[in-house]
Amino acid sequence: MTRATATESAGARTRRPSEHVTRDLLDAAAVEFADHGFAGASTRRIAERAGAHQPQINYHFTSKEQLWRATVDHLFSLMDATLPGFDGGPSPEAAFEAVLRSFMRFSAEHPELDRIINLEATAPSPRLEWLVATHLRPRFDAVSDGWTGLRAAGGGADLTAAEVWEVLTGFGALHFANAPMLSLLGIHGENGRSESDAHTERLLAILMPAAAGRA
Amino acid sequence: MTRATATESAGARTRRPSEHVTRDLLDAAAVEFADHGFAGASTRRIAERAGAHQPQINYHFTSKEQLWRATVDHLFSLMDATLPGFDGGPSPEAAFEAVLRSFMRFSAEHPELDRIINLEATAPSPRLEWLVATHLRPRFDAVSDGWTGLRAAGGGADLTAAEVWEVLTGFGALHFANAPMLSLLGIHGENGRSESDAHTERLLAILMPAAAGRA
DNA sequence: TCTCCTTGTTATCGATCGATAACACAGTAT
DNA sequence: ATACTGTGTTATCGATCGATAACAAGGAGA
Repeated sequence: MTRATATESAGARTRRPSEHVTRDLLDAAAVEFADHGFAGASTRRIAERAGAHQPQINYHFTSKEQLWRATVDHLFSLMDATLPGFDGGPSPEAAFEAVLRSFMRFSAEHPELDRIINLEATAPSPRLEWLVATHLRPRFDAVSDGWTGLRAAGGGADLTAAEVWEVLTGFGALHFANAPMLSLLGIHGENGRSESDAHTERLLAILMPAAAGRA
Repeated sequence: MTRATATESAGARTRRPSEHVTRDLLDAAAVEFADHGFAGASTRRIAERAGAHQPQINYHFTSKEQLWRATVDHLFSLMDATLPGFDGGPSPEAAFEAVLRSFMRFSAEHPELDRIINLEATAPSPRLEWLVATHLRPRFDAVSDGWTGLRAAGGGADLTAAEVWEVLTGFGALHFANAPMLSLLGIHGENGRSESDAHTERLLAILMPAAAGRA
């Protein structure tokens, strides 16, 4: 078999640390789950992409389902590492704006997370319940609190917190998650920083007209 | 096996017309493809839901792939049967507004179409290319023409046609497509007409502030 | 009634799936 | 050097997949 990074013909005398294997499997799983959904993704393809063998998935993650949850956990932890809180900054408006910009940057760099979420969002399932209860619910509540605080301070467009959430995910993040389709339509061009920033400005123009184009 | 509508214990002496079978298969396929995606959908479950046998799918549609395309064609034809054109009505603004309201009503009644589209949108595939070239491209062009005409007449929000498309699909239709997830978040309540109309008003408030709450 | 075409029904094929057993090997401690 | 533990590797299991062959049955026209 072909291992991703190990020395090829020499026979790979040394062994990768376990955490490297699990990390490579998580990265590979993110792409495969994002591309084909849970049912459509194949553990053999995931292992191949990670330069590992298929049974190693069960060894390190016990099951395909657990691998999926670990993948979602991993992607959310990556996001949390870059997202500021809603309570920082000189004003509630500046704090909310900072979160928005940071969220959009992450969504552009890691479209796999929003893809995985949207692929699960259309049908009830234990996975969807876990996803909402574990990750989406607390983040939705945080956005709601941040938005109501912002609105109380006189900032933000005339939208409810739920509508802000839907604009954020449906207009903001979906722009990157659905890039393959939007690209075929000629909407989404190259994946550079300018493309990402331009869409972020349009999102801000809808949610926070006063803040658009300020950064 | 259990047939959907035929008389049960009597043994179904009569045979369903062929077009009824294909129609039932299309309706069943729409739900299954929308719930599990192309790869995750099973022809056996589709047949069972339609009260038919699995080989009948290949008989009437030759392959799973052709069934998928026929399902998309069918859903789009249902939509076209209710959508007015962009050139009717007393003004370009009234025409665009009528299209928006009609589109939202269809998306609420047939969330399967937007679900199928979104499930294909995240990864390149021959199906996605066919979907864009056959159905999305002409509709996107029509929306673009309608919007630029509306903007030229001084109506509509300060958004490009591409952004209008993304708001329409990502904020408007996705509200119904992702209803299972939004319901778990407490955003999407019952599926009644009032829920649909309320969201339509919020969409109009974003795209056409002057027209919001007018109908 | 007999014929013929369409469609329903059953059985089954090869491929692929996730999971596990059995074994080989690497690395460390003794 | 030996033993032990953790991990890679191979082989394979039962289940399910889409597709097809073979046959039965319905239904219209003669």
